[in-house]
Amino acid sequence: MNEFFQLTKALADESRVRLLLALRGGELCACQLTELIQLAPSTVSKHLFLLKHAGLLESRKEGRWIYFKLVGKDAPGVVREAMAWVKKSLGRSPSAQADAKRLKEILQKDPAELCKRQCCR
Amino acid sequence: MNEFFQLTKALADESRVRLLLALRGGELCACQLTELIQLAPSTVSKHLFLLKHAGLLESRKEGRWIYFKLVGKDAPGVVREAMAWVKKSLGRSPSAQADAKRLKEILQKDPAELCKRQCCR
DNA sequence: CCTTTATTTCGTTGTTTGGCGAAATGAGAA
DNA sequence: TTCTCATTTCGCCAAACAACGAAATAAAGG
Repeated sequence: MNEFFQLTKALADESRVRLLLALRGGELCACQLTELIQLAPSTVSKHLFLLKHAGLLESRKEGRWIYFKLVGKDAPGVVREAMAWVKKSLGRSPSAQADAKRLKEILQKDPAELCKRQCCR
Repeated sequence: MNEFFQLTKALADESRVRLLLALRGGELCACQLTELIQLAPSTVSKHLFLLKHAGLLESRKEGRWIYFKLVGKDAPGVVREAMAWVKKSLGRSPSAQADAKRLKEILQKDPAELCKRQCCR
């Protein structure tokens, strides 16, 4: 399937767009994103996979954690425009603001503690 | 569901994006669009309904025909930006060019003849 | 009125997708 | 090495969706 439709399909799910918007402030590890989205780790992993294969995210491994971030200025135009559209349309939505607030709280917690709680949910 | 996700879902299907791009040149009636897309009239009708309710299309009735067109400059920003993104990303794709060529042929036919053929497919 | 016909609505079917939990993976830590 | 644990992969289920054909709708023509 075409690059464009990987993008539109990736953007056609609320959880995935929440993940994108959460990463506006910089990279986050999978467990932080899972804590934010409040879905099973395997589900969040799948969402991140789809976003990555749509060209919207990159990931990097550091120790036991995997960090995700939005792709940079070197990304194809179609991707950057998609991201700009998302940010402009939903960046200040109530949902995005609530997530931003919640994310602040998450970032103050010890990441190790955060991830430990997830495996026993 | 949110206005934004009605848009992304509407754009997440190839047939619907083909319909959008076909309407760049101006309004077309449902049977012309059906002839272009080569799907059952009921299927095309549903696609047009979804595009309309996403805010991307308007329709107008004239006699027995219903004409569809892209919404104008008075449309919300989120819609106009979506449309601009689609046009820029796919407007010159091979698929869009093939459809444009085919559309030219369709426009040369008598619309009444065109529609008659569809009911007996 | 009755017929024709362009379009929509409805019900069904097969496919895709989002969600989960369990098992696999793989990289530190012990 | 073995253990721990963050993440992914796999298999499953339920909901959503794209497609169709048949029936309903609505407007024009006879």
